[in-house]
Amino acid sequence: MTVDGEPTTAGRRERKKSATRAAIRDAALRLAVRDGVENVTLDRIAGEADIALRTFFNYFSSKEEAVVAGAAGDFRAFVAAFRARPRGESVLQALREGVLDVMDQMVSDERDHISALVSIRGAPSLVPQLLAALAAQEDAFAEAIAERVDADTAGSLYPRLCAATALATLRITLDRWLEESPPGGVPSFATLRAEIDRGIAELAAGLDRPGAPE
Amino acid sequence: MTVDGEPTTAGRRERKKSATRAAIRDAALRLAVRDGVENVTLDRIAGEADIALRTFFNYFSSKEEAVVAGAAGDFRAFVAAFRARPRGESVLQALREGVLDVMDQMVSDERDHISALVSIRGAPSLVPQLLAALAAQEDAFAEAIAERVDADTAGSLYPRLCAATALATLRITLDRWLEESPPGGVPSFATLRAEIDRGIAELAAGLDRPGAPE
DNA sequence: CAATTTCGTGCACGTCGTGCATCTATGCAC
DNA sequence: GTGCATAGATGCACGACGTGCACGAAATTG
Repeated sequence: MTVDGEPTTAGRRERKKSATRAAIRDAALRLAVRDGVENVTLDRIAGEADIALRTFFNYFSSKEEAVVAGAAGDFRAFVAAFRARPRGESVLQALREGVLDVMDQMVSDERDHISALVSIRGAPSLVPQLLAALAAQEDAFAEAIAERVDADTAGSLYPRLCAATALATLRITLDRWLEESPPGGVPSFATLRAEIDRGIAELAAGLDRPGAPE
Repeated sequence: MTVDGEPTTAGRRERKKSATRAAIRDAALRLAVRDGVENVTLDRIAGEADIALRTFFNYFSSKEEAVVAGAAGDFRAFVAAFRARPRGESVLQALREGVLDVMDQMVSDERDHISALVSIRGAPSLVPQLLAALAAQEDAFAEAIAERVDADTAGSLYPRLCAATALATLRITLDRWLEESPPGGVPSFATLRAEIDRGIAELAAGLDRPGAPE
């Protein structure tokens, strides 16, 4: 399976659909990076992807959804990677290793939509869509967590709570890393891994802290 | 201060603005509950609030933002309540008590926008806006957390991580509670408090769990 | 009361998003 | 290969959305 978690083999019809979807997604992201999300019209995206404007809505329901589609695929890929980890690993171990697996997939991927997203993250109209894309994976992630723990825990608050907090942790960690990235090339993935390890360690150790003495 | 965290005294101009904003917010929520978010036009909201359509955009930039404004105010109120807790309380203690404080404010508030939100939460166009409204408070919350812990911790990943995970926990807990609420009246707040306590306890104890043995 | 600022409003314009009808390419059965 | 059934692509029309601009009314200031 690809980094997007989508199968590559299928009938001609399915392959054409995938190609069209990818063309739209890439065109939207490219134009958004070049001109700013707010300054891109669906007309131009459709032109760039060589489809009719009307056809755009057969694939995405808004400009923002198309721009963010790449990241949404990464989120799905992460859940798949988590699922693929050995059953013996603890939840946070599998989380850590799953993230690293996806990162490895991405660095070996020619198409670099991460550095593209860097330059437009924080655009007001994208923030809600990115958050929604992340939240859309919470249920699937929670189910994957439930499969990994014992029956009692699986039925409790824990799976959803852990899914939500883990995704929030990844979001915060990524955000900090991107913030501290100089505008030039993306800095070392090593620092990102270190940050993720720290975040996960905090989750594992518990999040309470004493108040100030005075 | 009110539950929205806004001052009540000011010049006539400010008071009129607040009143208009509240009128729009309430009209939007009322119509959204009655007819469904997707079936309400800005025209009708403006009519219900007795303002010109053009004026709507002086206060909100979209229908969804207006509908969600009440909840966004609650989020702000929570951060304020957290800040107001005694400095000696630990982070998660203050979190717990702050939430309860806000709940107390809300039950003593005549205007019940919680049960209104119950009936329209999950509307596809609202989800991103609700998440964004919550995320918008993360920075303020993180700063409040940083003020409560020692200097070393304040400068670390911890404040933002804790803010994000705590808000995610509240979101999940509220969501579960609303899901299990029968369509009739909102069920006891006691069960909500218990759920919140459980969620916070998990955060405090650490979120790792062993994998399945086989 | 006069000057100034802020806010409400109408108008025009471009963009967004959808329902509907039609046309074309694909897949399938034979 | 031929013809049929279906899914996808496209054009069209329409209503809703969101913003810039200019003007007038109300509030504030002094």
